[in-house]
Amino acid sequence: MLDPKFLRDELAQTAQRLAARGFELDVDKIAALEARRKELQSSTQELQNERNVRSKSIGKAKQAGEDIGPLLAEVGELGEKLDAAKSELTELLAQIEAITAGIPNLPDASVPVGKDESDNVEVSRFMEPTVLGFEAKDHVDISAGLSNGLDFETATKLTGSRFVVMHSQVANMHRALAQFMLDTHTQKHEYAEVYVPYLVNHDSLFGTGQLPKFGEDLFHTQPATEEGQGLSLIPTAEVPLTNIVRDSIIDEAQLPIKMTAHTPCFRSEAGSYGRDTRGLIRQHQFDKVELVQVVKPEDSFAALEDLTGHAEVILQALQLPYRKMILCTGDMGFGACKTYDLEVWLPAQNTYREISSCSNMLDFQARRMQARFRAKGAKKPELVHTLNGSGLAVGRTLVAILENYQQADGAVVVPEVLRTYMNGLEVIPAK
RNA sequence: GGAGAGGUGGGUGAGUGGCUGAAACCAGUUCCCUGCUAAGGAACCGUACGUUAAUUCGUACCGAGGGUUCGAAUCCCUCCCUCUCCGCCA
Repeated sequence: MLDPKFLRDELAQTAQRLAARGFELDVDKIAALEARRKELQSSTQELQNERNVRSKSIGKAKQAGEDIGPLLAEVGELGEKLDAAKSELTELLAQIEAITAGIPNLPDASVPVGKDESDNVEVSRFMEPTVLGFEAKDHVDISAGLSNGLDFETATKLTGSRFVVMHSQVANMHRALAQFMLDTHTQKHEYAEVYVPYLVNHDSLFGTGQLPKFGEDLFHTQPATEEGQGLSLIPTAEVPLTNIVRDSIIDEAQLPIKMTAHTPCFRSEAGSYGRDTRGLIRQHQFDKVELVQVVKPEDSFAALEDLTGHAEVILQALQLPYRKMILCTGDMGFGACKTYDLEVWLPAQNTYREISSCSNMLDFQARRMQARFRAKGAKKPELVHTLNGSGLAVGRTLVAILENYQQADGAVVVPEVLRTYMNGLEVIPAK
């Protein structure tokens, strides 16, 4: 959520900056609603003031033993007027809220202006694309050449499309990856390991920005109704991790808070029919190790560089070629003001694919969550800044290893850093 | 799932219809005193919105949402959550 004051005072400027990311702000409507709100709010408050004053005088008169009959008559119609004003105001506020809750974050000035993916700008590269010396197979075919591995058929029987069952050494490697990532972040990058619920309530989803606009992308345990809202499966650990600080005032000394968690993520992938239908790239359920930082406002841009670097360390340790992209205004997520994507090289696709996305949300989520801190000596609590990034998507990392470490004979070499997590295994042999 | 108790400001915790935006204590801030690794005293000390020259004034908020009333933290209803005991269970 944007700062309502800023939105009001700098409406035109806000609209202009939002236009850069392809969001059209209805300036006239907002201005009109705001004007009416202001009017109604002050008139409602006046009415309430009047009621309070009179009610008080009734109390005093009663205590003094005076006749309160005339006073009561005077106050009579006040209630009706007040009720009318109140209900109109409530409705108006709901309208304004509905609009502001759907406005994305403002892009940072350093973000390149662009329309979509194709306008993202490469920042740096690690290693050259893998040269295999033979025709690259994709991870599905590689797995098929192992004695046991990815099993999409069984998953389809159990659940449906876009799910997977993994067997033996491939399942082991998948687990090893998550372990390795967590260990690296906790031991080398000073993140605290956290275990979180995989089902969250709507307040949490609103806090990080998935709701109200992107409910379609989630799996819900029950549809939301007027009176009750069911729980939803997390689309990323960003949701539970970031919401840990929701509705709280943090001691300045506790910042920055750095947390990491390994969770499954569930996405309905609505609107992506036909894309990446083969293999592990786009699943309804996938594992991810998430990094979240809660920092002081002045630290957030440095923290973004930091956090992105932490994700890069994993790719570097696994010796996987990748490039770092800065997303253009049109390709950024709803709550982000600046985002780096890390894209890993996939030989079979002969291209780079996203494996991590690291964003500075500024105070956008913090405002929705009312996550604040009190600076030493400061009177008012101040909104924190939140950041998150994948460190990394485990399934896609598995894909990258299978494809980049494949051998001519169909075997797959185990990256060195994973071997201690796999009982010393050096190669997954072909069948 | 059953029975009971409860949800109040950063924390603990008073408060059963008007004088309570809320006692007291702790934490915090500022000042005073004191020369020693400490103690004592005083004042201030919730959030949001609007308003103002102003920390001025107004309004709202005591889990959430409704209701009763001239007036609700306080009474009633619904929901959520926490605790204790019982049941069930990985």
